Amino acid sequence: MRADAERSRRRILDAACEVFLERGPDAPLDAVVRRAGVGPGTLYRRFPDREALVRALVTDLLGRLTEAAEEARRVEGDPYGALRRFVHAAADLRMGAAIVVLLERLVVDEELVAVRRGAVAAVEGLLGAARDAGRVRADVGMGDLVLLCVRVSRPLPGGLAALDADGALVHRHLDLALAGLAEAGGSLGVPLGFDEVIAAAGRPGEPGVGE
Amino acid sequence: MRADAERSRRRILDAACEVFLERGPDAPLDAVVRRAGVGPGTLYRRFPDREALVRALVTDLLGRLTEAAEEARRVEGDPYGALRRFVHAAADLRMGAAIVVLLERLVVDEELVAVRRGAVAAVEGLLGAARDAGRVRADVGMGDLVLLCVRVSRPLPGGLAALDADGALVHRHLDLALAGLAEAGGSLGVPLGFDEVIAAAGRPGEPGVGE
DNA sequence: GGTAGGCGGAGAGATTTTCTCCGGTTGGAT
DNA sequence: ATCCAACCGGAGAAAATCTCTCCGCCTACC
Repeated sequence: MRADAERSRRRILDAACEVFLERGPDAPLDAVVRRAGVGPGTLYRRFPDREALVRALVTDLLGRLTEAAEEARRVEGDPYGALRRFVHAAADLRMGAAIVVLLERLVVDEELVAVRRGAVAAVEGLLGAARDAGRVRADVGMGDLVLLCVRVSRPLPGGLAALDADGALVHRHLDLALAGLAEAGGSLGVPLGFDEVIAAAGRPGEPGVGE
Repeated sequence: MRADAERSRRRILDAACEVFLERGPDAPLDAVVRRAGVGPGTLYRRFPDREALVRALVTDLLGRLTEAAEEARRVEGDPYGALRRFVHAAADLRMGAAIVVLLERLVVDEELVAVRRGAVAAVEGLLGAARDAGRVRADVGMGDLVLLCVRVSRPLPGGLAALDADGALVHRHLDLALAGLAEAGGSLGVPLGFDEVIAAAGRPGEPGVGE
């Protein structure tokens, strides 16, 4: 693949990530084109339709996410520190986008399930270790962690996004949320699992390929 | 005003709130019409254009928000309890919508500034009291509180919204975030003020009427 | 310096959105 | 009970937006 083609591909994926995050999975591809600063021909040549673009984006993000989780575990000795490092990295990677777009607009095939399973396992490892070390309350599940990340790291709506041009605010509020994970101020009851999140995000009537 | 007219008005405002929250302030008014279950004529007769609808919605929400803050203070003796009760009530009222739509699509006139000032003062009272009682960490400002509420109480994107059909999840995660407000896990530095939020949300080049 | 592959943009056609007008219906005063 | 002013929903025209193709120029690599 030629260098300029690779560069375009990267710019399109990054732009698509932002746009889908801000305007939902039905956002006009025109908006992606504009944000990426490429011509429409360039997008449609590489990604024949919306599905192809979404699939490429999701695969890319899940891969980087898994990598981030593994690196966090490797770099930080302390389980809670590892979780914290990962959550911040996930925000930088726009983890939210993966989830937003992941299941609603996509037929989940075997390849995607495998990639997703890898990511979930890596993150579950981090969360489990932090919980075992007593640094995360027991009534918080993977579902809570993921949804909290989605909620806190989504771009703020409209003009408020300008407040967080450099991402500092997201990290600030992630730390606030993480502090909430540590300290119980009353019980939450049963932790929210990840399976329920998957089930809710899936297209109606679709089994999700072997789950 | 006739009873059926009032009923329609209420349904339109409620629908608009949901739709703007889910799809941003540029969401098609058609979508509002459909969700409200009224005809297009009904919407356009009462609200000549988008601006009129947004203005009515914001005014309505800010009023109810102020009321909720005052009631929380009245009902709960404990300052932290009052703050907590208010935050949950604000989520039910879709406080996020007020902020989302508030300043970007709206010329802020004197009336709106007055209503907004009332709301801000009421909430500031709650937050200040909780902080004075030592129940909220000192490095959390009004801006943090508001943005955290916006973030956590926004509807989840796409199909994930189904997870929270009854609103229980929002309340769960609000409690998680509130726990983070209480317990410092490392300093955040300077609290985020509300003025900065207002400034960011305002339309570019618009003074904001006397602020 | 040649060339295969990539690039951006103009624009046709389809879809969506806005907003008006009108015939039928309903709430509420008498 | 009756009347009528006010309100309602929907069909549809006009405008805006979105999708996607084709083509002439450019540029990365050999």
